[in-house]
Amino acid sequence: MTKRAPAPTMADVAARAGVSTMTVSRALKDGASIAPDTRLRIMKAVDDLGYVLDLSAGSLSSKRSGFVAALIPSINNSNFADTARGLTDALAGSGLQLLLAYTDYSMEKEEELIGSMLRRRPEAIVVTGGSHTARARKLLDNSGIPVVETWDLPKRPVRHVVGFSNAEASKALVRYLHGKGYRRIAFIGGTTNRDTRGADRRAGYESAMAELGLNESRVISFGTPPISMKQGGEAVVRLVDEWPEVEAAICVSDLSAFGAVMECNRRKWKVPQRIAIAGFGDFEISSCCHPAITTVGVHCYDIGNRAGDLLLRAIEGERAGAPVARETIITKFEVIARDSA
Amino acid sequence: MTKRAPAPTMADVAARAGVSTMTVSRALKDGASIAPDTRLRIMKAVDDLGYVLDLSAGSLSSKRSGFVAALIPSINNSNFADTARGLTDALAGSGLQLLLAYTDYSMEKEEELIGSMLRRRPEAIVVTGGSHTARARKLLDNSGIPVVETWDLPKRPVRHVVGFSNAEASKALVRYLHGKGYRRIAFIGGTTNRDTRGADRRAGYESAMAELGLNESRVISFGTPPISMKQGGEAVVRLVDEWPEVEAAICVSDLSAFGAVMECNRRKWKVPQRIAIAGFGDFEISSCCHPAITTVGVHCYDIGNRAGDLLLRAIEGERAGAPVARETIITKFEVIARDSA
DNA sequence: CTGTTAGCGCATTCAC
DNA sequence: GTGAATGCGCTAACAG
Repeated sequence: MTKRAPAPTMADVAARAGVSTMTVSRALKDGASIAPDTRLRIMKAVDDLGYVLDLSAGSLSSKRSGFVAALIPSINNSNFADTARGLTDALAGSGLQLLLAYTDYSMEKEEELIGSMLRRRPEAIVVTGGSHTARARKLLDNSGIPVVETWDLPKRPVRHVVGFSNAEASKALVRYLHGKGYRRIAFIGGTTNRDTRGADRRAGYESAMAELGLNESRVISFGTPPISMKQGGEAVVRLVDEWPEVEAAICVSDLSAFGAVMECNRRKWKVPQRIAIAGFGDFEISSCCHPAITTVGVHCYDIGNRAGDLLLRAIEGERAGAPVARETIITKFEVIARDSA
Repeated sequence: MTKRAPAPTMADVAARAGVSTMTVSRALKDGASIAPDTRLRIMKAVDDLGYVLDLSAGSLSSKRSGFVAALIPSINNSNFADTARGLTDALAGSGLQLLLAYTDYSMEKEEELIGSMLRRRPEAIVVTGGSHTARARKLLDNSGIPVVETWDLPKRPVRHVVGFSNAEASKALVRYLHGKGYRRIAFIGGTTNRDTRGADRRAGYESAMAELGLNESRVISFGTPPISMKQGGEAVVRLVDEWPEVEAAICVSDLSAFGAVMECNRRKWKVPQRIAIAGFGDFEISSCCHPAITTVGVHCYDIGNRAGDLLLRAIEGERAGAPVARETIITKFEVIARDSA
């Protein structure tokens, strides 16, 4: 079994091209001034040797890792996937790599991931939500890099924020349903507060109900968040079973709303006549579903994209010795009226 | 504006604990033998200083980056998200970080990403599919690290493979529909071969049709792959318009199948009576939808998970100087009979 | 169980 | 436009 030759280094390229490593280093980035023929010789050597630049060595020396860390609750949720896409797009061309991980909606896992991410010396970090363990919070506070919290409006932000109030968005939806004449409005969500944004939406529902004088709130808690399509379907059945008088249901997300609508279709419960259903998030599924689902549009891609822009500016600021001020970007949401309510 | 103090290094911790950096280094990994009280002193120093290990420096020295690179076509497709999840889970506990990026179904972008990933010196790389640009192929061949191609059965694999034949899976579906009595079967997919797995599925459809003596194949090409739910809906309308005699339609993915089913519902075309619809991928949406969608189940999570296991073994093998042999793991698929066909 | 020495592969900084 | 010296922060390999 032949031992593989060690990968060529910059020194190998330099030797082959008859220049110093410094010249190779310069030739390999864009802005440098190199004699055209020198560069050509170097590029040929690079090609001959199959040389690939080693960024980890470079970043040790330059003290710039070229990483941005991002934590999202789940990679399987298209809302967060959109945010990740927005972030990636914002970072494209900046030379920054996204280091993505998912917390599985667990604050403990988030803490652990923040720790392991920080060991890679990211130049900025994006987290979802404003709830963190004490240690996670401390890690973020002490990280010395720009921190952006997203998808929420934390009362006491770590630093920068790009998000919206989930409670307000939920309230807007209750008011919308109220305006359409619905009074006996229920809320379908998960059994725990693990999904803090889900919990906020529920809280928003309850406070809106109270404000409207609709005092008997009906909450079905079903399954560990995030609740699935299937669980949404099961929940709506339980809802109608428990409170047959119910007129409308707000689901914690479009996924569960979809499950609920489909289960109603299956049981020939007319939506919205028998029961109106609304979701949250404006997933593609909601516009495409029949009946199309009334929901709250939140600008997932924008959240990621604007977080990316903000963090680019922040990194730039740090580097220039002029840190940007604490910033909170509030993204819009809107009730999207469709057929299910 | 105060200049932030530079982050503490291992030397700072060592000084504070009255030991050498080597001892600190040992205390910070698990398997090392350290006097319990020394370790305690070190941990206290770490805590006092808020020290965070710098892995990039470590990996330069140890020549182990702790990265595994993975490229998927899209982060917004739950099939690939599942694969990424399977990979992450397989890697959990190994100390390896997933470096995830998406190619947007473009071979050019894949090439570019392979290049930039390789600069981070990953210890293995996972790509989706077996079609790569010549340069990408060369980069993979010369990378010197384990390569796993997934979601496909390349004719000439780079090295390891975890996947299945999309064409065969598609053929199985055609045969299933044929067995149910359908003869005028159409295929709905994207307009280009950008999505190579989609193209394979179409090819499988055509060859199965020919084998069954159903010579007039009906193919609706609609939209740039990956085609959306909405486009699936539009395509089915065009299909019925063009070939009113059509009895069944196979959609390139469950997403488009779902769109098609919903559009049929909207138009009161009974599924499967007026037209049967089948998808591909077994997304959650298909089981939950009404009518539930007949599809081909492919084991997305498993693909990622087994690719992860394989690559862990391969990395281990390389390290031990005993590279594992070229391996091809064929994952299962199965037609899942539901109501839409 | 702990310390010493010697780099890892590059980019910074200063020369010229 | 190019080169030499130096060190980033850590760990491998040895020694004790």
